Amino acid sequence: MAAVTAANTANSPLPRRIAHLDMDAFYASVELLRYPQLQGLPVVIGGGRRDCDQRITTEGSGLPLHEIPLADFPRLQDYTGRGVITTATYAARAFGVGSAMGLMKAARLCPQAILLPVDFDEYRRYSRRFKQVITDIAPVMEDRGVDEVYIDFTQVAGGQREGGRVLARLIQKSIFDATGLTCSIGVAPNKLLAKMASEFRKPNGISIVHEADLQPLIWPLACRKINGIGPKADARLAAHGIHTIGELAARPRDWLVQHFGKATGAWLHAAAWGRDERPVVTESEPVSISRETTFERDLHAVHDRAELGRIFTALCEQVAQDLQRKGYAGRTIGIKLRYADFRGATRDQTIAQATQDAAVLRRVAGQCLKRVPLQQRLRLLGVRVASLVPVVAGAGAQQAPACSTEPVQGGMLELF
DNA sequence: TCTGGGGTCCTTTTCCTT
DNA sequence: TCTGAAGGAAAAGGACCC
Repeated sequence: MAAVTAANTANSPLPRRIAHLDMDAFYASVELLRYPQLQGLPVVIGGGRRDCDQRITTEGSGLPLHEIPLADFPRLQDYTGRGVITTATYAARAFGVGSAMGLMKAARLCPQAILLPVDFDEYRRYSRRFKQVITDIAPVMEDRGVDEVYIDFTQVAGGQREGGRVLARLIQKSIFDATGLTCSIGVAPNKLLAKMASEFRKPNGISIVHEADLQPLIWPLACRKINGIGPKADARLAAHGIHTIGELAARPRDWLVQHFGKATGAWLHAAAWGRDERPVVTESEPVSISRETTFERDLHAVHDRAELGRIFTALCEQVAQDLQRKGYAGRTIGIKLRYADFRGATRDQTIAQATQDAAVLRRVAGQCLKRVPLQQRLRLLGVRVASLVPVVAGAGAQQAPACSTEPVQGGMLELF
């Protein structure tokens, strides 16, 4: 998201106190509120496709959700098809089942686990509720996804008391009273340290970090704990014998720049020394809007042309609807695909006038598709629109005139 | 029987213009 | 007219995050 406004407290006479709040096992906790009878049982949430798309329903039985008998819940062992686990309860994790694991593998490890479909609408409802609670207390809040936020405590009444602990406690209690959900909060001089601090005590914990805590609390941690260092960067650092943040801090800035590039090297050095001036950004505009789907089985551009065409058209229509609903049009239209062997490719093309029209997206995305090798079977196809501009409601998006008469359906044959 | 979907941001490459 | 350098925009890929 591109920042449009920022609450900058750099010139404040008060010391900066930034909180990072992370909801505890968010999806699983929301599901357990709905189905308290699953408390303590191995439950995985995931799939999101076909077999497990059917939400447990009370239709027919007339029972309230919390009285649905355990025998009526689908089990992992009954699942067939593709999909991964989005999250798992602690009881399920005890079997070695975890996020991002394939459902088939998970079924072998814990066949009796209950499988629930992902219900993003419900999680978003809870997300709005807990964020409303926060902004009622501390208005400078940055949205970092469905279950995470940064909050600038600096100017909030009580935000400086006990380094932020008093306000953190108030927010934690208010969220629990309003939603029944717990969260963990870290408060520190900046976002980088606050994010790490929120991991210290989970679940339902509060951690306060000051600048003086850098050496004893932060430096012993693995580099991977820095938000932005993933598996690749971690491996590169390890190759140089750098495993902890302290070891990273010990390397001269110039050495890091020399080995990791100007921007990354400087950032690594600053991060290791706990320096981060990024403001808490309260509003932002999307950079891109996309839709993608993994097929039930791998599809071939020639043999499965009709099916692929239907999916492709549907993706363009979904993106167009998303654009219209959110009030954006875009100039850069692209496709993404993943081959059966999991290699990927992207192509995009920028057009003269921003559009939110499905037929235009379909035509330009189709041209992108022509530029990519299609001998191998595909497992995923996606459509993306970037270079977004806001569209005033009612004004209508600018559309390429040449395409407005082109039917959305039926153009597939020429694509392959 | 591995490996989702929706994003952001950064780096490198390529292409076009001056 | 040709060539090369420089710079910017677009394209492609990849890392990372939730």
